[in-house]
Amino acid sequence: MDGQDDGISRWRRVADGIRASIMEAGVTDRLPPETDLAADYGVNRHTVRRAIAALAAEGIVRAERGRGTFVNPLEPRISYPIGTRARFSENMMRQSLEPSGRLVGSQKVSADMGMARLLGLALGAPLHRLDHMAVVDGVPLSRSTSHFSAERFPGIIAAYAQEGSITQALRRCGLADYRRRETRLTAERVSPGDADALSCAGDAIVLVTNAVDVDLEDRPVQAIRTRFLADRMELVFVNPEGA
Amino acid sequence: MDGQDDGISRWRRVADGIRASIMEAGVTDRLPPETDLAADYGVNRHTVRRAIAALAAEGIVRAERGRGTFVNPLEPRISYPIGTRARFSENMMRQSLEPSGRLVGSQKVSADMGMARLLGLALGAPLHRLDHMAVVDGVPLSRSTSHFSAERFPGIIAAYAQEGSITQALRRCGLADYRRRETRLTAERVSPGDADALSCAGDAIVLVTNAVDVDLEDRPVQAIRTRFLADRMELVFVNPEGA
DNA sequence: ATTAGTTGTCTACACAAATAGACAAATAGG
DNA sequence: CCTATTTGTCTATTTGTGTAGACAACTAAT
Repeated sequence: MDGQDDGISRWRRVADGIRASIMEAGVTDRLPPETDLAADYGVNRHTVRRAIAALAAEGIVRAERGRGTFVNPLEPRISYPIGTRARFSENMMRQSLEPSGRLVGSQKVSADMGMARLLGLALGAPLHRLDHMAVVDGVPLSRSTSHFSAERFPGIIAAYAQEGSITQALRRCGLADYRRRETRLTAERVSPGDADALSCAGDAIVLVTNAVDVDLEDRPVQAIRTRFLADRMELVFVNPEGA
Repeated sequence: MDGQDDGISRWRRVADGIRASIMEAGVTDRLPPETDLAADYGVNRHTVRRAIAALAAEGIVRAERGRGTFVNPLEPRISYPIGTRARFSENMMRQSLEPSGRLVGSQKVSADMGMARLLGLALGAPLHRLDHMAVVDGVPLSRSTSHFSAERFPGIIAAYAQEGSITQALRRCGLADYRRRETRLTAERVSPGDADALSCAGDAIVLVTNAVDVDLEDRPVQAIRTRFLADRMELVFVNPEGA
């Protein structure tokens, strides 16, 4: 197709480029005319048109015949604080957003080496695997997979299904409070299954957090892997004032 | 091309899928035969072959005629702690890695609204913009763009060019110590310019951190936006034991 | 040596992507 | 009203992607 053949069509690259200039460089009101964009990106005008059509379908721009192509006012990313207290519901409500958790699936599994180490259990220990999903104001934000000791939290699945919140479900299982010990962060392309559940594009990007929550005696409670849609989220880590 | 037309070719999606099964599901030694993969992904064998060729070019797998296709031993992601002390060089050396910073470019600019707010300066205040790049053991890891007050740190560009470290450059400008106040995190596709500088694929994913460093009197020192290559990095946030 | 299973290479064809050019339709400014 | 600019639509052509089938080359086990 071009010099570099990375399997991404030209119009998609142009669309990504224009999107980037809108997001980063902050192109606010109007895009350059199609002929100019075509010259900039070194492609045919029709290719630019297709790119713009894709962006219009995303709701990012709007083309008006005879006038030009304009950038729609974009909604800011939702902020999600990571730190000691990682409580989805509370954090969302603080931003006057309506959170809701949804059970997607559950399974009884046994601990492999990684899980056993993370949760401080024996190899092969029985676990509850809980797949859930976070929706804010009707918009899917993230998919998570939690692992709990089945011996310590036998009723966790049912409790979550009713409460729609990990914090509340753990409280019903007798755990008053917990804190986050560690969060590891990276980013990937969304998996096909997650793309389906989150109703996003198949090539969307997710922020992946692998974390461990512990009780007040520092015993592991859950290992949780969450995939946040990067274009709808922003993770924030704030250091305390006088540290 | 397929049901959903997102401008990503089929072999690229298959390649991404196989890469994901290697990374996540942990397919260690051998891939299923091409005919099986073709059936799994619902594509022709030739399409799978092209996907495998791309993965082979990335160095992830290696095909051997008559035997099969095998997964190459993969190097683990480099861990980068985010927290109060965000010092690239020190953090890398703690993992016995050889860090080095490189000046990519610099510019005198004036503060727009966002920068003025972040740095606590007046609108239009003179700034030094410093574009740099972090390389560890010869592998490019990240690109950063820093903004400093030109009045407070007039010699920062030259100092960085010589030292190759922000911490050292600030010390030469009379700042003994600083800390990170806030880190905001998201993820995007790499920009064409960064892809070129980091010598990575054009469709790679970067972890983006927007952060503000402050001196010991909590006055802003630099606003820094860093793009980490997600497949070479992992950001880690650890909470202190007794918090 | 034979056989089954696997990757490598070739040809051919259908279809999508990208280019090229021309012109219509709407807008804005003099 | 006229003109320049800009988006929308049409046709045609070339190049790339994916599918299909066949066969060669190599490996490992029987």
